[in-house]
Amino acid sequence: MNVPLTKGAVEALCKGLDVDKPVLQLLNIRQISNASGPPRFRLMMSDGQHSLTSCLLATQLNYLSDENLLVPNCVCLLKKTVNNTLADGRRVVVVMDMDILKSAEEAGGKIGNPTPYNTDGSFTGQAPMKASPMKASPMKASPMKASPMKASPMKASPMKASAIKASPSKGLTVKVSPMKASPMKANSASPGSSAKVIPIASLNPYQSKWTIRARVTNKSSIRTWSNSRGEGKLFSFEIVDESGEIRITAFNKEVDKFFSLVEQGKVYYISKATLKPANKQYTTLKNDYEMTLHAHSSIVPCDDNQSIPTVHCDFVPIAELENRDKDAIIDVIGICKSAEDVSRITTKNSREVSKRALSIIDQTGKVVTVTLWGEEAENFDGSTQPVVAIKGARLSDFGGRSLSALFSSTVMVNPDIPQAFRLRAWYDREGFAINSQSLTETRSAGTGLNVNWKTLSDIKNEDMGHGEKAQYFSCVATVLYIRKENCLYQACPSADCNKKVIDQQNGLYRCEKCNREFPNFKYRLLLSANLADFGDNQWVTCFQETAEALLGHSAETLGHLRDTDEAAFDEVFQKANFTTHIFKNRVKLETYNDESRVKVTVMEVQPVDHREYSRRLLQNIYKLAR
DNA sequence: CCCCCCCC
Repeated sequence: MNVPLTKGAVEALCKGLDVDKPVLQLLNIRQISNASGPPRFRLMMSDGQHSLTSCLLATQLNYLSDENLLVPNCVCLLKKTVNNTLADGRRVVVVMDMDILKSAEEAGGKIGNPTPYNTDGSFTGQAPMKASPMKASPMKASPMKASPMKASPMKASPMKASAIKASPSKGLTVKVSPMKASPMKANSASPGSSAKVIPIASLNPYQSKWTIRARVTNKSSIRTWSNSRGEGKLFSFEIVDESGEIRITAFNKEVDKFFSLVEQGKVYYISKATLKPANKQYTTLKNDYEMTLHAHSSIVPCDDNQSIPTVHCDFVPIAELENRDKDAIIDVIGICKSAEDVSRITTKNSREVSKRALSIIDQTGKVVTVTLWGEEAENFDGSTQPVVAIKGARLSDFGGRSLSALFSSTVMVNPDIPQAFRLRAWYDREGFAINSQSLTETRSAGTGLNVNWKTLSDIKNEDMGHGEKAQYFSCVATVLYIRKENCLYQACPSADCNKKVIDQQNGLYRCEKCNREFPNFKYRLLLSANLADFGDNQWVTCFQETAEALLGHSAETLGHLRDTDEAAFDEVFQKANFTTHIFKNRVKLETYNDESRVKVTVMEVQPVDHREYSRRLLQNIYKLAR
């Protein structure tokens, strides 16, 4: 395929005219020396007639170079460019998005014999881009403080934005207000400034006259610090426009000036802030830079804001969290099935903090625990089972998989987005009744979340307990029969020994395990009970505590009754028949004398919560209906 | 100029 270059495109770009997706050939690419921040690449592009040297690659496209795709002679489709004017008036074309139409090999060499196009002397002296390192940049003459152009070339660092671009998330991508392909109105002036409104994605430290228009998506509270370098206060906020996002921090006087002005969710014109490389260690925003406000910075509310997206989320289905790496920062949305009460914990650094764990479920039928912290934990109300969306939660491997909100996370309750409405409809129609499974294992029996509900017939149908490890499940079942024969035994009276003792018939009881004789023993229970639900019945074993719970008496009392009042003893068993409980059980295949059978041991007996029981019934009806 | 992101 022969792709013609777009003749005249270089001239048009140099004049700041709009050129619709020109096809240009890359003649040369080189890294600009800069002291810090992500590497910047300068491109020499050709339309076959002229070459364009004042051309920069937006950092989110650096991966093209990192992956050796952007090499001299390749033919490129410039899908989006932004014309920036530097502080001293020179023009730079920033390539925001591009496709490589032909590799260098396919192009087979330089097309035509292009000559440099000179208008205002942009980048003069740099036109012949040779391989020798460029120590002094002409931009050094620029008065901008924020462009540290020192002669220490940086290695390309892995960049989040490009990684995401290179391998698109399989998540449900939500673009709340669709990001239109239309470029921003290049010349719409902000109040009190003649600077152009430019997209956040095109911001870089090499230009100072700009205005952005963006929505505040996450605003912190005011924090103070005190360290060896001094003390002060600060707050930060994150803003988004249709091109990208960036964090802005205000210190001290700027806190006083801007804290109350800046409101979550509102749109502002922002100009005259300082751009500096973002420390990737501390941020997950998809921007290589961040902003600091200073005395002359301007933040002006903007009312005409329809085109500015409110959130920018790539929701990962909960079931897919299993496949994501620990510590991944992800966006998630789900129905809050249940929420713990808020509690106070003390951290390793002996700080007190509030926390609250939520269980959220989505259409994948999987549940995951999300922990909220601080005020967010204190103020959360899960009683109405709201939709909870979190942008930037961190995936942890605690209990298998769980999530934690960070300072940088945005927690949205019942957000006004289509995803939330779909989830709500799904949950109210069917999701509430499904036999969901949690990715987070919790130790506590808890409140009926995360419970592996089964019916008794599931034990056989699913071959439960046949694996290496025991399985645990809960069921609602009714006691049909309890064997009273051999349900009590005389056990070693030592605190932690429950070994059956041998009656020496001399008033002493011998424990083989402790290798001691005692003048007394304690009674312990070991019950066999037959439980039934609507589908099956099952013999189970109850040890001490669960047996006491089932029979409603202590082992000691029962031992005494058996020895003194057999009728009363029998009555205890009669009364336990046909009582209904929630049983939490352990199931494991055990082998005796080459004969295998599934052994079910009751770990906990709990009263039936009728609401929970109704929910269980609905689940089973739902399951049968499928 | 901050950068704490926690607990089981």
